[in-house]
Amino acid sequence: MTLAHVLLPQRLEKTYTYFLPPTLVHLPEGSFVRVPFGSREKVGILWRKEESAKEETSFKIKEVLVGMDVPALPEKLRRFAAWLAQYTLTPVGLVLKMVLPKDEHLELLPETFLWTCHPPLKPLTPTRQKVCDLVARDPYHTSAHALGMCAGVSPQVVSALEKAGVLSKAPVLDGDEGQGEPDLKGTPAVLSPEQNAAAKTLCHQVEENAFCVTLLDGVTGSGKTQVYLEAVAKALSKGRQVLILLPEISLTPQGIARFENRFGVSPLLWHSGVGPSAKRKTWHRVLSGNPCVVIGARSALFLPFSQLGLIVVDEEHEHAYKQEQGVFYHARDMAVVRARLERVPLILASATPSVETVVNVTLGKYTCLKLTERFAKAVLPTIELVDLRVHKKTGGPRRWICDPMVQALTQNLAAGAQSLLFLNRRGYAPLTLCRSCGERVSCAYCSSWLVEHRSLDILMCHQCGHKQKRPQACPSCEAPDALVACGPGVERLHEEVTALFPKARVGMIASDQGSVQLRQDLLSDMEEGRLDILIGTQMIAKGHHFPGLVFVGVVDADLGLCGGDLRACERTYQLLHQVSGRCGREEVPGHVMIQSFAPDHPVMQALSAGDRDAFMTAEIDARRLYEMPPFARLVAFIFSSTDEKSVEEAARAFVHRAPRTPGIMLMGPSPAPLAKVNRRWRWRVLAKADKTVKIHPFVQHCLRQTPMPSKVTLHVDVDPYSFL
DNA sequence: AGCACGCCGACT
DNA sequence: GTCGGCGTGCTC
Repeated sequence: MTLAHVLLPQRLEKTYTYFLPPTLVHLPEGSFVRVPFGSREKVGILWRKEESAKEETSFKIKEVLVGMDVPALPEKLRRFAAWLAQYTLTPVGLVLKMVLPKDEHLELLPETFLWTCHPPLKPLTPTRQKVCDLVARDPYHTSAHALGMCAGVSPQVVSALEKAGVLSKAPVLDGDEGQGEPDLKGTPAVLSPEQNAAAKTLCHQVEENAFCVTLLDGVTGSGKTQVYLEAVAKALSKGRQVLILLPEISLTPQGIARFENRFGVSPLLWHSGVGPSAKRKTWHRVLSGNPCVVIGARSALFLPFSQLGLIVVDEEHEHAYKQEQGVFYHARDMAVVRARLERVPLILASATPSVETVVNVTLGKYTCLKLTERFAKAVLPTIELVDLRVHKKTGGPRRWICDPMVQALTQNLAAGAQSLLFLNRRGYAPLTLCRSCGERVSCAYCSSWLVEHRSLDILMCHQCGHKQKRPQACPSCEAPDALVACGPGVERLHEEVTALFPKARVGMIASDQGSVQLRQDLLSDMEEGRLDILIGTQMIAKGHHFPGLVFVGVVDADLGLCGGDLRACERTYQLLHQVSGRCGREEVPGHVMIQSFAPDHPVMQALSAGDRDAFMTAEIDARRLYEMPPFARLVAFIFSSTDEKSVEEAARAFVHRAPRTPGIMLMGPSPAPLAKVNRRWRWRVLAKADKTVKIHPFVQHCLRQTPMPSKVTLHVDVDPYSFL
């Protein structure tokens, strides 16, 4: 009897065992199967087959119902899912859920396939030739069976041809062909000698087709994208698939145009904004092995590529790659794992690489390619620090831009050049305070302040999204008209700038302002010189190329430094460096002004001196000294419950029962810095392990021996990035 | 995820 | 007395 161990895309730790009926024994592992589960039927993956004489089990074994007409999940992908599950301490079934499209989409299989005939290695037999001739005349057929019928041969011939790699099929849906065959004779970019050398190395790696990780470390504006697109072209020319990960998809029409110019086709996009039918199409295409390029957010890492040839992680240092709900994983790190399992090269691109990546370069695990010149003779901007302790006073009350910055803006406007003001804070004011009793208006469901959004005339919680009207009287002391807005957000900054420069064309961008289209229009306006001043949050810090931008003002450089996060300095440096890099990308040299209350801080000093390497070295030394990642491994345990008391008890019990293990240190329990979010109280415990100690067995042991009270949920975050 | 089983409040 | 709330636990 053949047993089928089937994995279901649900929160399940293990596979379920079924009998594989004689009609289905040929199904390979990885096949999609339909199985009875409880009172209903479910789609799952034949994870493992097992031959067994007879089986005595405590449960009754049901039979696999049918196999589905979907190609089996590649073995490498299954291994990736299993690896990720054990590393992140997530039920495998949950990981599988990220791999599979929605159940209902699976059932709607593509009706028609586009068949492609590849040059055969050896001469074809007459029967096989018939099939290839037919495909050449008419490439659209529903299934292998139908194709065989049309050609007057048995379906086995078609399958044999598929297996031999002579024939391949790609799903065609809704009559829309989507991404066609890439045209590699498109216009290759004109590269500088430095870019060219880097591109050559990357292309060589693609050619070798072995696992390796390369950091593409290029200053802002050095044309990293053009360089890695050459490697992408190389992979495509070999008939392979490419995955390009971006931290968040803010791909402008210009960005897509650049891609289309190079390859003659649009990339396949994969992110939360892509509709279900496009996703289904992409998912099937990728599984069918059709050469294509997917540009996606972190979830694209779970697509079932069957011919992967290259992975690119752009803006490698971005924290948006860390997912902190559902399955807790870091897409950059998991991309390394996937590339290793797929045995393909991986490119990490950044102008401000993460400490983790730089350490891996120094250890020789990753190689590094540097791009030191800005493209087309542009030079890096000068960076000037403004000490707010000195200049604040002259600004007067409720002024967020100090005199030197006002002067710089005035001059820049007079010169007809563009300016950008960066403030990483949405809304009008981060705090509403009662002048009478000192009450700070906070969220009913979270331990956080409500942020005023004046354009929407509301107070909003940035933790849970709760919105309420701005109260007339203080909610605490009921004093009327005593509430005042404290501190600036981009909206308020916009107010000040328009008051200061009434004639200037001023635009503002924040993730909560207007529609996607509106924001894209604003970006285009800026790119094409229809704006004088653009104000924005970190949405404008990355990736954009504003040819006419000469001045960048950082309104509050200290924002990211508070909070005691292990990576606060690194993140602040990266963010400010990235914004600075927006200006001076053409002939006119750029100028950056940074307002700070702590201009002596190493981050500010490093920025103004333009000494990234010294900053990185100091940061790495500090991490080593304090035995922090990447020189140690962290695992965070987050306890949460609507009941304040039971969370604390659970967290304390957990630490109390955890075994003392050499090389592993437990910190906490302590209430989370944001003690309550969405009506749930949170406590945290942090485990730190020496690199020499395996932390997973320890964590598993802890989890097994501490039964959670049902009211309390526990999240485990391996390699945490957020400490809130 | 569903869908069962199971123990406490407002209806005919 | 019953209907039904959704809390907890199982599905090969």
